[in-house]
Amino acid sequence: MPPEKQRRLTPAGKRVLDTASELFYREGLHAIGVEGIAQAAGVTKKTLYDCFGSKDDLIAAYLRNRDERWRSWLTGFVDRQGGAPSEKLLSTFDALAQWQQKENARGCAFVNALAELPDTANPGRAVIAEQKTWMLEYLTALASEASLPAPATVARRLFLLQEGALAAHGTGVPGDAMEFAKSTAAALVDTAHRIPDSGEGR
Amino acid sequence: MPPEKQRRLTPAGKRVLDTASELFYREGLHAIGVEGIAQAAGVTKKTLYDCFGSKDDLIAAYLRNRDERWRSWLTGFVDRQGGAPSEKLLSTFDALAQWQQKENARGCAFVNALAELPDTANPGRAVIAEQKTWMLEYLTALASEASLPAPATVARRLFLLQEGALAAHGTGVPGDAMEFAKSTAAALVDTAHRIPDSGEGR
DNA sequence: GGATAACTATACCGGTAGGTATATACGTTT
DNA sequence: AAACGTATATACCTACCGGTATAGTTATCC
Repeated sequence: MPPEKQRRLTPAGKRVLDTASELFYREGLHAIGVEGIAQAAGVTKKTLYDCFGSKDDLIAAYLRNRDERWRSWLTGFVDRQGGAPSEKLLSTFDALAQWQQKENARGCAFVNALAELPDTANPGRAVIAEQKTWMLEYLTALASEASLPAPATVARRLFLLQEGALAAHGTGVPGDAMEFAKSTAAALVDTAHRIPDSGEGR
Repeated sequence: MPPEKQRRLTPAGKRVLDTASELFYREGLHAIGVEGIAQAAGVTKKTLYDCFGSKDDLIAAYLRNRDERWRSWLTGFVDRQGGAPSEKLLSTFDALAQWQQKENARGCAFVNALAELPDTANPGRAVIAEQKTWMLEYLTALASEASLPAPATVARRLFLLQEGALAAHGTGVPGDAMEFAKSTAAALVDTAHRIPDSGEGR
């Protein structure tokens, strides 16, 4: 399947989405206004509203777009690295570290968005839940391929560790959160063979 | 030392701080305005500004206040539980779970605040850094008391795990993040005895 | 009884928020 | 040649933002 995932966006619409993605992540959802986004994208507010309808919908589109980029980056990275299934499980930590390095290191965009979207009815909330669910499932699938005795348990452990590493990388405490998370993950995978098999997994 | 930590606040000032604490955490820093806080506290805007000077300073006061409440809750909980040092290390996870249960379960207030305070010069940023640093040091001290071969390593591992559990509890994925984090911590402490001692720790 | 501190009430400031209206221009497509 | 989609420019709406100013009230302390 070619990367033809674009949601049929006009050139101006794409510019708005790209600009919004950067500004929302860097400045925060409430801190930047639609006027500022339109201006930075070289587009009038009218065009922005024609393409996205409302700010909340633009926020949801931003989260969806970021999730897509993250998924393709992550799966591409893991496939490129190759190696044994258990090594793939660990290389997700390298993918995360490099992703944060090329981005603005402000932690998890979805956790940050959640902090600004207390209303469960907000369209962005569903995207956030989807992103986290997908990530956990992806780790579970990798853990299954590695034929560990309790794949779902290992996956959840590594998932928690990644969430923590992302948050810690944002706050800067401890300074080496990313590398450190990987070594912890390695320790967890190593001891995973001793987890009693409770018949869980997929 | 008696709990005489109050920063000499007038009754109206205390009401403002309590109200702001709840609203900032529940709604978000930018989502609620000073007018709304003053109104909810039954106070005029003048009084609020006489007591706190600016919204940014009120935010910093909120974070400081919450950090103080958290520290005394955590240390009190751990001391009350008692047990062997390694059991104390694990009971921090119970403290965290119960803390989130009695609060509004919106994840870590400091991580959430960070998401809305991109400016490193904001007075709140220093409070966030302090909170995370203190927490890591507290875990390191407990790990030292447990005479584990590499206390700083175990502490950082558990720290990452707690950060992750907090974030995951906020997003709701996985559903049982809190209990699950504790069992993972138990596994980490259990294998900690096999960590090669690199002469670190305190 | 006079000063001081803690407070209320109200009105105001410039700026910006999200969102809408109207009218115009440029290409394609048909 | 007409119609449509994409975009522009500009002006406007109501509502609220953080913050300030002025004046008056209440209670306590010395």
